[in-house]
Amino acid sequence: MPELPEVEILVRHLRPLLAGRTIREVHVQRPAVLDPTTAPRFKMALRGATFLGVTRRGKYLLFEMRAPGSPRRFMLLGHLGMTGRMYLARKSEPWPKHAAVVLELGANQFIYDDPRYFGRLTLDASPVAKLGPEPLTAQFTPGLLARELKRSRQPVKVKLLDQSLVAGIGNIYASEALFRAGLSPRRAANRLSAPQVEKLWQAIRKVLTEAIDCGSTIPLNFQPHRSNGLFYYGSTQGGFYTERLRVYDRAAQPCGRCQTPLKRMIQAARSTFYCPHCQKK
DNA sequence: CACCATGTTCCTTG
DNA sequence: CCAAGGAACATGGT
Repeated sequence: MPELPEVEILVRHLRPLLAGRTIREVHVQRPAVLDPTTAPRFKMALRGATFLGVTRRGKYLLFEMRAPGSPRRFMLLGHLGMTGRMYLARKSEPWPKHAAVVLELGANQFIYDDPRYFGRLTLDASPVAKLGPEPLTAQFTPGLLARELKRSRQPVKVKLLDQSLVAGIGNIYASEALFRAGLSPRRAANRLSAPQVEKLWQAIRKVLTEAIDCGSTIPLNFQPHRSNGLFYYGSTQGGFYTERLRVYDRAAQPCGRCQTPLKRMIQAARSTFYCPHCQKK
Protein backbone atom coordinates (compact mmCIF):
# COMPACT_ATOMS: atom_id res chain seq x y z
CA MET A 1 0.00 0.00 0.00
CA PRO A 2 2.88 2.34 -0.17
CA GLU A 3 3.03 5.70 -1.90
CA LEU A 4 2.92 9.06 -0.16
CA PRO A 5 -0.86 9.14 0.48
CA GLU A 6 -1.02 5.62 1.84
CA VAL A 7 1.95 6.22 4.11
CA GLU A 8 0.45 9.52 5.28
CA ILE A 9 -2.82 7.80 6.18
CA LEU A 10 -0.96 5.09 8.02
CA VAL A 11 1.12 7.61 9.96
CA ARG A 12 -2.00 9.50 11.05
CA HIS A 13 -3.54 6.20 12.11
CA LEU A 14 -0.51 5.00 14.08
CA ARG A 15 0.47 8.28 15.76
CA PRO A 16 -2.16 8.31 18.52
CA LEU A 17 -1.92 4.56 19.01
CA LEU A 18 1.83 4.57 19.52
CA ALA A 19 2.54 7.86 21.26
CA GLY A 20 3.66 7.18 24.82
CA ARG A 21 3.84 3.40 24.44
CA THR A 22 6.92 1.58 25.67
CA ILE A 23 8.39 -1.46 23.96
CA ARG A 24 8.56 -4.45 26.31
CA GLU A 25 10.06 -6.99 23.97
CA VAL A 26 11.41 -7.11 20.43
CA HIS A 27 11.06 -10.05 18.04
CA VAL A 28 13.04 -10.07 14.83
CA GLN A 29 11.83 -12.76 12.45
CA ARG A 30 13.58 -11.45 9.36
CA PRO A 31 16.85 -9.67 10.15
CA ALA A 32 17.27 -8.51 6.55
CA VAL A 33 14.62 -5.81 7.02
CA LEU A 34 16.79 -4.15 9.68
CA ASP A 35 19.68 -3.65 7.27
CA PRO A 36 22.18 -2.16 7.92
CA THR A 37 21.29 -2.48 11.63
CA THR A 38 22.06 -5.84 13.20
CA ALA A 39 19.45 -7.70 15.21
CA PRO A 40 21.36 -7.51 18.53
CA ARG A 41 21.85 -3.77 18.17
CA PHE A 42 18.22 -3.27 17.14
CA LYS A 43 16.96 -5.15 20.17
CA MET A 44 19.35 -3.36 22.47
CA ALA A 45 18.16 0.04 21.26
CA LEU A 46 14.44 -0.70 21.27
CA ARG A 47 13.80 -2.83 24.34
CA GLY A 48 12.48 -0.37 26.90
CA ALA A 49 12.32 2.52 24.42
CA THR A 50 9.22 4.71 24.19
CA PHE A 51 7.41 6.01 21.10
CA LEU A 52 7.19 9.78 21.19
CA GLY A 53 5.72 10.47 17.77
CA VAL A 54 5.32 9.30 14.20
CA THR A 55 5.88 11.42 11.12
CA ARG A 56 6.34 10.87 7.40
CA ARG A 57 8.95 11.92 4.87
CA GLY A 58 8.31 10.78 1.29
CA LYS A 59 7.36 7.13 1.61
CA TYR A 60 9.27 6.70 4.88
CA LEU A 61 7.75 6.50 8.33
CA LEU A 62 9.80 8.21 11.02
CA PHE A 63 9.26 6.95 14.55
CA GLU A 64 10.69 9.30 17.11
CA MET A 65 11.86 7.28 20.11
CA ARG A 66 13.11 7.98 23.61
CA ALA A 67 15.85 5.70 24.84
CA PRO A 68 15.17 3.56 27.93
CA GLY A 69 15.90 5.31 31.19
CA SER A 70 17.32 8.43 29.62
CA PRO A 71 16.09 11.55 27.82
CA ARG A 72 18.12 10.66 24.74
CA ARG A 73 16.08 10.52 21.54
CA PHE A 74 16.65 8.59 18.37
CA MET A 75 14.86 7.76 15.13
CA LEU A 76 13.47 4.49 13.91
CA LEU A 77 12.94 4.49 10.15
CA GLY A 78 10.22 2.48 8.44
CA HIS A 79 9.52 1.78 4.79
CA LEU A 80 6.80 -0.49 3.45
CA GLY A 81 8.48 -1.55 0.23
CA MET A 82 5.86 -3.00 -2.09
CA THR A 83 3.83 -5.13 0.29
CA GLY A 84 4.64 -4.05 3.83
CA ARG A 85 2.04 -3.33 6.48
CA MET A 86 2.45 -1.94 9.97
CA TYR A 87 -0.37 -2.19 12.44
CA LEU A 88 -1.32 -2.73 16.05
CA ALA A 89 -3.03 -5.88 17.18
CA ARG A 90 -3.99 -7.31 20.53
CA LYS A 91 -1.23 -9.29 22.15
CA SER A 92 -3.24 -12.48 21.72
CA GLU A 93 -3.43 -12.15 17.94
CA PRO A 94 -1.27 -14.66 16.12
CA TRP A 95 1.49 -13.25 13.97
CA PRO A 96 0.95 -13.28 10.22
CA LYS A 97 2.92 -15.69 8.08
CA HIS A 98 5.43 -13.09 6.96
CA ALA A 99 5.82 -11.07 10.14
CA ALA A 100 9.24 -9.44 9.88
CA VAL A 101 9.38 -7.62 13.23
CA VAL A 102 7.04 -7.62 16.22
CA LEU A 103 7.26 -5.13 19.07
CA GLU A 104 5.45 -6.04 22.27
CA LEU A 105 3.75 -3.02 23.84
CA GLY A 106 1.97 -4.57 26.80
CA ALA A 107 -1.65 -5.29 25.91
CA ASN A 108 -0.91 -4.71 22.23
CA GLN A 109 1.75 -5.59 19.75
CA PHE A 110 3.08 -3.59 16.82
CA ILE A 111 3.41 -5.85 13.81
CA TYR A 112 5.49 -5.18 10.73
CA ASP A 113 4.34 -7.72 8.19
CA ASP A 114 5.86 -7.92 4.72
CA PRO A 115 5.39 -10.90 2.39
CA ARG A 116 8.18 -9.78 0.10
CA TYR A 117 10.49 -8.28 2.72
CA PHE A 118 11.33 -5.33 0.49
CA GLY A 119 10.59 -2.85 3.25
CA ARG A 120 12.67 -1.68 6.21
CA LEU A 121 12.51 -1.06 9.92
CA THR A 122 15.91 0.23 10.88
CA LEU A 123 17.97 2.59 13.02
CA ASP A 124 19.65 3.98 9.91
CA ALA A 125 17.77 7.16 9.01
CA SER A 126 20.28 8.28 6.38
CA PRO A 127 18.07 7.55 3.31
CA VAL A 128 15.87 10.49 4.28
CA ALA A 129 18.70 12.94 3.60
CA LYS A 130 18.65 12.05 -0.10
CA LEU A 131 15.00 12.89 -0.63
CA GLY A 132 13.74 15.83 -2.60
CA PRO A 133 11.09 18.21 -1.24
CA GLU A 134 7.71 17.18 0.10
CA PRO A 135 5.20 17.80 -2.68
CA LEU A 136 2.46 19.06 -0.35
CA THR A 137 4.54 21.72 1.37
CA ALA A 138 5.63 25.19 0.33
CA GLN A 139 9.08 23.77 -0.38
CA PHE A 140 7.69 22.36 -3.57
CA THR A 141 7.12 25.15 -6.09
CA PRO A 142 6.54 25.21 -9.85
CA GLY A 143 9.89 26.96 -10.20
CA LEU A 144 11.72 24.21 -8.37
CA LEU A 145 9.98 21.54 -10.39
CA ALA A 146 10.89 23.37 -13.60
CA ARG A 147 14.55 23.67 -12.60
CA GLU A 148 14.78 19.99 -11.74
CA LEU A 149 13.05 18.83 -14.91
CA LYS A 150 15.32 21.02 -17.04
CA ARG A 151 18.28 18.95 -15.99
CA SER A 152 17.06 15.73 -17.54
CA ARG A 153 16.15 14.38 -20.92
CA GLN A 154 14.50 11.32 -19.43
CA PRO A 155 10.79 10.78 -20.01
CA VAL A 156 8.85 12.85 -17.50
CA LYS A 157 7.14 9.74 -16.11
CA VAL A 158 10.50 8.23 -15.22
CA LYS A 159 11.68 11.46 -13.60
CA LEU A 160 8.61 11.62 -11.39
CA LEU A 161 9.72 8.35 -9.80
CA ASP A 162 13.05 9.92 -8.82
CA GLN A 163 12.74 10.46 -5.07
CA SER A 164 15.52 13.05 -5.10
CA LEU A 165 13.39 15.25 -7.35
CA VAL A 166 10.16 15.08 -5.33
CA ALA A 167 9.58 12.66 -2.45
CA GLY A 168 6.68 10.24 -2.35
CA ILE A 169 5.44 9.74 -5.91
CA GLY A 170 5.37 6.11 -7.00
CA ASN A 171 4.33 4.21 -10.08
CA ILE A 172 0.60 4.65 -9.55
CA TYR A 173 0.47 8.37 -8.82
CA ALA A 174 3.02 9.18 -11.52
CA SER A 175 0.60 7.88 -14.15
CA GLU A 176 -2.33 9.56 -12.44
CA ALA A 177 -0.64 12.95 -12.23
CA LEU A 178 0.36 12.93 -15.89
CA PHE A 179 -3.17 12.05 -16.91
CA ARG A 180 -4.53 14.93 -14.84
CA ALA A 181 -2.02 17.26 -16.41
CA GLY A 182 -2.81 16.03 -19.91
CA LEU A 183 0.87 15.31 -20.54
CA SER A 184 2.39 12.40 -22.38
CA PRO A 185 4.46 10.17 -20.08
CA ARG A 186 6.98 9.93 -22.91
CA ARG A 187 7.69 13.64 -23.02
CA ALA A 188 11.32 14.50 -22.29
CA ALA A 189 11.48 16.18 -18.88
CA ASN A 190 13.47 19.16 -20.16
CA ARG A 191 11.01 19.88 -22.93
CA LEU A 192 7.96 20.82 -20.90
CA SER A 193 6.88 24.42 -21.32
CA ALA A 194 6.45 26.61 -18.26
CA PRO A 195 2.64 26.31 -18.38
CA GLN A 196 2.95 22.54 -18.68
CA VAL A 197 5.22 22.40 -15.64
CA GLU A 198 2.68 24.48 -13.75
CA LYS A 199 -0.08 22.08 -14.76
CA LEU A 200 1.98 19.10 -13.70
CA TRP A 201 2.80 20.73 -10.38
CA GLN A 202 -0.87 21.27 -9.73
CA ALA A 203 -1.79 17.77 -10.88
CA ILE A 204 0.75 16.19 -8.54
CA ARG A 205 -0.62 18.09 -5.57
CA LYS A 206 -4.21 17.43 -6.48
CA VAL A 207 -3.76 13.71 -7.06
CA LEU A 208 -1.90 13.22 -3.78
CA THR A 209 -4.25 15.40 -1.75
CA GLU A 210 -7.34 13.68 -3.07
CA ALA A 211 -5.84 10.29 -2.35
CA ILE A 212 -5.16 11.29 1.25
CA ASP A 213 -8.70 12.63 1.64
CA CYS A 214 -10.07 9.48 0.12
CA GLY A 215 -8.02 7.19 2.34
CA SER A 216 -9.03 9.20 5.39
CA THR A 217 -12.60 8.03 4.93
CA ILE A 218 -11.66 4.38 5.18
CA PRO A 219 -11.25 2.78 8.59
CA LEU A 220 -7.74 1.43 9.03
CA ASN A 221 -8.35 -1.23 11.61
CA PHE A 222 -5.91 -3.73 10.23
CA GLN A 223 -6.36 -7.29 11.31
CA PRO A 224 -4.05 -10.14 10.48
CA HIS A 225 -6.61 -11.80 8.25
CA ARG A 226 -8.68 -8.87 7.14
CA SER A 227 -6.40 -6.47 5.38
CA ASN A 228 -7.98 -3.32 4.10
CA GLY A 229 -4.83 -1.50 3.27
CA LEU A 230 -5.89 -1.31 -0.35
CA PHE A 231 -7.12 2.21 -0.34
CA TYR A 232 -5.60 2.84 -3.71
CA TYR A 233 -8.85 1.56 -5.05
CA GLY A 234 -11.58 2.56 -2.71
CA SER A 235 -13.52 5.65 -1.94
CA THR A 236 -16.70 5.71 0.07
CA GLN A 237 -18.25 8.64 -1.74
CA GLY A 238 -22.00 8.37 -1.51
CA GLY A 239 -21.65 5.36 0.72
CA PHE A 240 -20.35 3.17 -2.09
CA TYR A 241 -16.88 2.02 -2.89
CA THR A 242 -16.03 3.53 -6.23
CA GLU A 243 -12.98 3.28 -8.38
CA ARG A 244 -10.78 6.27 -7.82
CA LEU A 245 -7.74 5.83 -10.00
CA ARG A 246 -8.41 7.07 -13.50
CA VAL A 247 -5.74 5.33 -15.55
CA TYR A 248 -3.62 3.03 -13.41
CA ASP A 249 -4.28 -0.64 -14.18
CA ARG A 250 -7.04 0.31 -16.61
CA ALA A 251 -5.50 -0.69 -19.93
CA ALA A 252 -8.16 -1.13 -22.63
CA GLN A 253 -10.83 0.56 -20.52
CA PRO A 254 -12.38 3.72 -21.94
CA CYS A 255 -10.85 7.01 -20.88
CA GLY A 256 -13.20 8.77 -18.49
CA ARG A 257 -12.78 11.98 -20.42
CA CYS A 258 -12.83 10.97 -24.10
CA GLN A 259 -13.74 7.26 -24.18
CA THR A 260 -10.59 6.32 -26.10
CA PRO A 261 -9.24 2.99 -24.81
CA LEU A 262 -6.47 3.58 -22.29
CA LYS A 263 -3.06 2.08 -22.96
CA ARG A 264 -0.27 0.45 -21.03
CA MET A 265 3.40 0.71 -21.93
CA ILE A 266 6.72 -0.09 -20.30
CA GLN A 267 9.11 2.68 -19.25
CA ALA A 268 12.24 1.97 -17.23
CA ALA A 269 10.93 -1.55 -16.65
CA ARG A 270 7.69 -0.31 -15.06
CA SER A 271 4.16 -0.10 -16.39
CA THR A 272 2.82 3.28 -17.39
CA PHE A 273 -0.89 3.83 -18.07
CA TYR A 274 -2.16 6.72 -20.13
CA CYS A 275 -4.78 7.98 -22.55
CA PRO A 276 -3.33 8.22 -26.08
CA HIS A 277 -5.83 10.92 -26.96
CA CYS A 278 -5.79 13.17 -23.88
CA GLN A 279 -2.03 12.87 -23.35
CA LYS A 280 -0.43 13.75 -26.66
CA LYS A 281 3.26 14.38 -27.03
C1' DC B 1 4.47 -23.01 -16.92
C1' DA B 2 4.12 -17.75 -17.93
C1' DC B 3 3.66 -13.12 -16.51
C1' DC B 4 2.55 -9.47 -13.40
C1' DA B 5 3.08 -6.62 -8.99
C1' DT B 6 2.48 -0.03 -4.97
C1' DG B 7 9.99 0.07 -4.22
C1' DT B 8 14.94 0.78 -3.95
C1' DT B 9 19.67 -0.09 -5.00
C1' DC B 10 23.40 -1.67 -7.51
C1' DC B 11 25.75 -2.80 -11.64
C1' DT B 12 27.13 -2.51 -16.46
C1' DT B 13 27.43 -0.26 -20.74
C1' DG B 14 27.46 3.63 -23.58
C1' DC C 1 28.10 13.88 -15.26
C1' DC C 2 23.97 11.50 -17.51
C1' DA C 3 21.03 7.74 -19.58
C1' DA C 4 19.33 3.19 -20.28
C1' DG C 5 18.84 -1.42 -19.28
C1' DG C 6 18.97 -5.26 -16.34
C1' DA C 7 19.15 -7.71 -12.14
C1' DA C 8 18.57 -8.33 -7.46
C1' DC C 9 15.80 -8.69 -3.21
C1' DA C 10 11.21 -12.75 -2.15
C1' DT C 11 6.52 -13.94 -2.47
C1' DG C 12 1.94 -14.25 -4.17
C1' DG C 13 -1.87 -13.60 -7.62
C1' DT C 14 -3.89 -14.66 -12.03
